[in-house]
Amino acid sequence: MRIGEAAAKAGVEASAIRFYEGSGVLPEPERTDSGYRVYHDDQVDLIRFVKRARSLGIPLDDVRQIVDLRTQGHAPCDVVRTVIAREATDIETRITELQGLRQELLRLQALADEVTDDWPAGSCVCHIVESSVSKN
Amino acid sequence: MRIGEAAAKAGVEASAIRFYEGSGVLPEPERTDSGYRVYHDDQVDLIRFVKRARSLGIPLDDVRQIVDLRTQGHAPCDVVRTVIAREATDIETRITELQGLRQELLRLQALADEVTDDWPAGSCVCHIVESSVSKN
DNA sequence: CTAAACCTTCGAGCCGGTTGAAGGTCAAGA
DNA sequence: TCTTGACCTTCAACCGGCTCGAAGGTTTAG
Repeated sequence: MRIGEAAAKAGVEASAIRFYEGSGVLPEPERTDSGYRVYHDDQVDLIRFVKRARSLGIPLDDVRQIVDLRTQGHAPCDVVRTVIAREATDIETRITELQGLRQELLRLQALADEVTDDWPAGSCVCHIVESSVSKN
Repeated sequence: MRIGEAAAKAGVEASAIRFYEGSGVLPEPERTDSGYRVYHDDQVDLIRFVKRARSLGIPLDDVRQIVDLRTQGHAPCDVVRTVIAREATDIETRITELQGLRQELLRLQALADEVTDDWPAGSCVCHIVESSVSKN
C-alpha cells in the first residue's frame, strides 16, 4: 500500500510519516519504480505504535530508541526497560495532574452557573476567573 | 517583586512570563524607573493559572480568552463557560487515553521482565516491542 | 487523452517556548 | 569608590514536532 492508505490505517497524516522517517524514527520504506513509498501491515503497526507513543507525550527521541531496538534487533533490554519505566511513571504524574485540573474546571463550571444568577451581567467574569486561581 | 521572584513563585521560567506577556496572554506589568518588570501577588496567581492551564494542554489562545475576560472585565460569561466546558471534556478524553496507554506500558514492563528470563540476551527486544503493537 | 487524485521533494510556517548575545542596574564588600 | 556578581533588559535565533504549500511526476477512471 502507498503512504496515503498507510496513513489512514495508522490514523496519522502522510506528512507525519515522512517526518518520522526523516527524523530517523521510521526506517526507509520500500519504493515503487516511480519512487512512491510502499508500506506493509507490520509497518502500519509500527507507525501506529509511534503515533500512540507520541500522543502519550513520549518524546520522539525516546520513541526512536525503542523503535531502533526493533529495527536493529540487538540492543539491550535494559534500555527498553529503563525508557518504559520512566515513561510509565511520567504518565502516572500527568494523569494525576490532569485529574486535579479537571476538578478545577468542573468547579469553575459550577461556579459560572451559580454566579451568573447572582451577579450583574458583565461583571461576573472576574469572579469566575478570580476564584479559579488557587492561592499559593 | 521582580520577574525572577515572580517566576519562582509561579513555578515558571522568567522567559515564559515574558513570552506570555509578548503573546498577549498576560497584561503589561508595572515597571521600575530602570525598566524592570514589577509583579504583585495577584499577578503571580494569574501566571500560575496560565501555567496550570497550559500544562493541562489548553491552547494558549484559549487561555488568552479566559485571561482577557479578567483583564478587560466585560466579556460575556457564556464565552468563559463555552471554553471551560470544551476544555473539561477534552481533558476527560485525554485522561482516558493516558490510562489506556499507561496500561499498555505496564503490560510492556511485565512482558520485558518475563521475557528476559526466557529469551537469549540480545534478541528479546524484538519480542517486547513487537508485542507492544496492538494490531488493528 | 484528459482530469482528478495521488505521490515526490523541499522549504517555509506554526506553536510554545528556551537559549544566547549584548548590554543596563543594583547591592555587597574590599 | 570601584568592582564583582546576580539580576534584569531586548532582540534574534533556535528547538521539537509537526503541517502546509509550491512545483512537479504518476496513476487511474472515464
